[in-house]
Amino acid sequence: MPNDDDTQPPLTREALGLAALQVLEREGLAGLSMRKVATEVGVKAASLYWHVRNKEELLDLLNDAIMAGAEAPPRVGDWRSQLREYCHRHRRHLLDRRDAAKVVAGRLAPGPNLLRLQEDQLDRLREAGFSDADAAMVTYLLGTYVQGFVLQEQSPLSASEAMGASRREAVDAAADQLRALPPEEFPNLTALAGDLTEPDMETRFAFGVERILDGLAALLPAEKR
Amino acid sequence: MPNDDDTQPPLTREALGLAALQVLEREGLAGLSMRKVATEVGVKAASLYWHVRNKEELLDLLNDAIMAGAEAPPRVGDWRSQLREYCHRHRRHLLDRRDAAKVVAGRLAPGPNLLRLQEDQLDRLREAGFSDADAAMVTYLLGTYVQGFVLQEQSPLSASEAMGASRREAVDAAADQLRALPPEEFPNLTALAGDLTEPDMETRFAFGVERILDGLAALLPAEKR
DNA sequence: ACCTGAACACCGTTCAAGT
DNA sequence: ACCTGAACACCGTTCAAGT
Repeated sequence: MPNDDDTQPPLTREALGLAALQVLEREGLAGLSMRKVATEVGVKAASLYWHVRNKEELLDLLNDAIMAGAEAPPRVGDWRSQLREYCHRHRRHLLDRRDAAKVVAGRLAPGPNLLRLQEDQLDRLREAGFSDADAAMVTYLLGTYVQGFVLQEQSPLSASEAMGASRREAVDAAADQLRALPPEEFPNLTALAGDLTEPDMETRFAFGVERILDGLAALLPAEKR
Repeated sequence: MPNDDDTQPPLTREALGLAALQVLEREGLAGLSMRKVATEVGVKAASLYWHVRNKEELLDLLNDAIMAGAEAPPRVGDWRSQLREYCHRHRRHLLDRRDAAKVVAGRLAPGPNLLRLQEDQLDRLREAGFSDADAAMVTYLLGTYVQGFVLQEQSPLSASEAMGASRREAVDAAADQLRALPPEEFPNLTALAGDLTEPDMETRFAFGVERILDGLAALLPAEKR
């Protein structure tokens, strides 16, 4: 569909990112082609190469478009609860956008929208008493964890889930597969099949966040924990 | 090159995974096509569909082939040092195989080679005193962290690094970009530009591992930490 | 049981040519 | 300054046909 307005807004790089985001939402990352993004902005594929060196660069624009609208949590409570909220919001934000983690996780270069958040997070970390060096490492650690986690979360659990099966069915199937392993060779996997498959993603995510926060607390002098 | 031996070994699914791994090593994930894997095993592309439903399923085989040869650390020292070694080895293993994290990180279904490692890790976690539920969550957390981290590590830091620039140059460029931000709007990013860009990946990885291990220790009764 | 040729509907990218 | 048509060298996948 050549974009349904009559007047074309000027074709900025930012508009390209937005168009890519719409195609992503509609077709997923596998369906995101230069040709489709071009059609989305009412232009032919070859024209995109005037604005962008190649598809990689378009994905950089998409990367930033994905992070648009991400909001930092309110500045209330101790550093621990603020950081916790940060992680949960970041997860939610990615989770709400189809294939977002697949796009974002392979891209170190942060766009303006992510920079805004990092600036704010660094500020809170320093205020909480983390050293400059630690604060820098912490933002990297949290970003890596959230992106890595959602990347898993947004991938189909298995081939069976990729084709219509519900998450519940896929999880049960996974548990059965573990229980079917030879118990002499895999005593722990068979015994813990339930523990390994039951917890939902929300619980798993929170578990990781709390462990990391506990670990971070140990970096602070006792009275600031 | 139709594989250079005269006698074709029978074309098992495992052989397919191995062939895919060789193509991956040579051409990277972007260059891994059904046609090339087919040639690698001395067959035409269409023939692969006899052994495999689609490319997705071939990537599952590749996923397992990548994890082949991964070794658990020796069973010496306390749980902390054993788990630390686990993480560092897992990172090394992925890092040594081109684009390995990109393949592995989107695939929850573990192949036999990963199952072997998880079985062993669960055993050590339970022995260390973690509850069954915690042990299960911990293997998931550590796996997610390592995969997420290496995924970043194996991606080019920026477009400039993708084209020939060395890591050192790319890092310096990133630092300069941060320092060039308006300091009123980004006081922390500009001030911490050095701290954010200087640490090498080894250091960053270890930082995360140590924080997580500290966090895990808090799950254990005091005398087992 | 396993492989092939040929075809289909796509890709990303380049480039001369248009306005 | 920006866009296009046409082409190139690829893709994944299907399917009738071969052995």
